[in-house]
Amino acid sequence: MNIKKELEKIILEAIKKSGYNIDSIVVEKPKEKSNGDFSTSIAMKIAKTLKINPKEIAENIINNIQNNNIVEKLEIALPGFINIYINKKELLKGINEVIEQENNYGKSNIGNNSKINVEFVSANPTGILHLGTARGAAFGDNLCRILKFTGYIVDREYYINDAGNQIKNLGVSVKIRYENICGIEKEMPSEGYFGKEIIKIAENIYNKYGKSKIEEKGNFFEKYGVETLLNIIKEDLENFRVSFDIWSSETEIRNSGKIEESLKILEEKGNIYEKENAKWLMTTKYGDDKDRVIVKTDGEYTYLVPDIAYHLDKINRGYDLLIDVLGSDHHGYISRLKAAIESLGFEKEKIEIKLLQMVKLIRDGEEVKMSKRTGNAVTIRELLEEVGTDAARYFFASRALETQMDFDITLAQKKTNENPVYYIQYAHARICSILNEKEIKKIKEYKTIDSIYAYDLINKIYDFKEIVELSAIKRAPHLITNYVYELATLFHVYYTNEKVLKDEDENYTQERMNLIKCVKITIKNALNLIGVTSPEKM
RNA sequence: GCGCCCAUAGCUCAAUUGGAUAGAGCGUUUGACUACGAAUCAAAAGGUUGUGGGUUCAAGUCCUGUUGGGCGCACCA
Repeated sequence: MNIKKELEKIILEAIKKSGYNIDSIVVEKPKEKSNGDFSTSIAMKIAKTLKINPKEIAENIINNIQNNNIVEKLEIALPGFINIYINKKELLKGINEVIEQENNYGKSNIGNNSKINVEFVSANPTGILHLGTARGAAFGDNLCRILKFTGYIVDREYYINDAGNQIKNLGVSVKIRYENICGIEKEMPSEGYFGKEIIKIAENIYNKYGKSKIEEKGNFFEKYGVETLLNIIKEDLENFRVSFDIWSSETEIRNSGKIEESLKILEEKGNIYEKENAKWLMTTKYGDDKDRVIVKTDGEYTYLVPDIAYHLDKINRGYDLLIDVLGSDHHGYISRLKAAIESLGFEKEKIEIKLLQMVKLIRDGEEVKMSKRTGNAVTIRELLEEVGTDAARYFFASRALETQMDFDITLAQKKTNENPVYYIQYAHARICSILNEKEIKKIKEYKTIDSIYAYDLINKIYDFKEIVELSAIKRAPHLITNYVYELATLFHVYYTNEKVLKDEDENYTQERMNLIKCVKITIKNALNLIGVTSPEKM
């Protein structure tokens, strides 16, 4: 059931009948109930182009609205809003539909099966995942869940930077820690990795091989480190309910000949030149502020090169769109990457980059500067141990991407019960326990439900699909959290005002059981989109 | 110096992308359990949307100046 769409149709018809040339209109829900159940500002918009009094236009439109079951009353509010009051009984007709669709309720097909690749997290395997990556992981995963639900074919991809200098540094770091354990005194270089996990890896090596690896070349330590860290990362992501379909490796890209392939294309397009014994890519041609070195004077590729090859590879795999989720500290990289895509001969719209702002960690009321050096970054592991996956997922999901959010770890530890996620889950559990009381039966026609609390609730349930679509289009999972919170509120209000179970009145009880089942379904589907569980008991 | 992002209640965040009287939670104050789960509900207090100007029927939202904060400006990745 989609009352809003119906209304839009009815009004659009009236507009055409009135002789105005408009092909789409938007009906919205006013904040104030005194402004109707729905309203539209279309008269003002028409007035702008025609230079007529909007009130007059609104009157014309109203007069041309045909009789129907939905609209009960129409009002004009200055300067030209059309406020619509609907026949609430109509709302009851959609209840069964929600129940029938169950897990599919809210699904749509705006994606039309187009293929999207979402790359996220892609943290270097040189340490374990921390708070900032947790936000990116939550966002990427939520986005994928939402896109799938709205009819896109989605692949989730993690790009492992397992080559280049940072991996060399990892090898050096592990080796030095290992040597330290073996009693050799050596200082960690400033570009080394100082995390506790590096020490643990060194300990593992020592426990396994004793001192026998002292003569071993750096390569052994690199491989051992990458492998161990990658396993930890995968485990952490799994505990965070984040999964990937494709794990790509920079080493593989480098060994596959794809780099040469992409360089050839760039060369053919005339986008490469030599200067000062290095090779440069003309990214300025496509909006970058300066050209970029791709082959250094020592003959090595810069980071950009395997990344170009990697993105070309993704495009060649047949996606309609690539989405990269990056930390805002990489924003300087965007114009470069987009320019690179364009210089390969693709539209820059082929790739979409979502930036997430930094997470500021607050501990005991003070900001903690997170760095690999100091080692006081909070890891995903600690986060999950302290606040749990549901609370953490909800917390990250509820903030818009572009806000620099504060994460108060002290508060999170102390007050997990204050997290709004429990408020929502409580609504779900409450419903479950009511539904467990009695067997639920199908209702043909709803006759007894007639309260403002019930109507508000149903109305909200019907908004779900549109909210999901909007959050997909805007890449904004936080719309889901806002929505489901409001839905939970309306349920709690309904619950306190109207009893569901009345032993002496079977019809009354059954109708309401069906109603709250819709709420349960909607809450569950919504929470699922942000990776949060819907427990039956709490 | 140049560029990107942000600024909304004491705190943490929303605001149907330009709509009507800017909303929630936390915290503060006050009520409601002999009711299907009180992890709940009802109510009060709290705002010149950092600040000046502009665009229009209408601006937290768009343009512009300015202040404060975050981040980035490599032949690192």
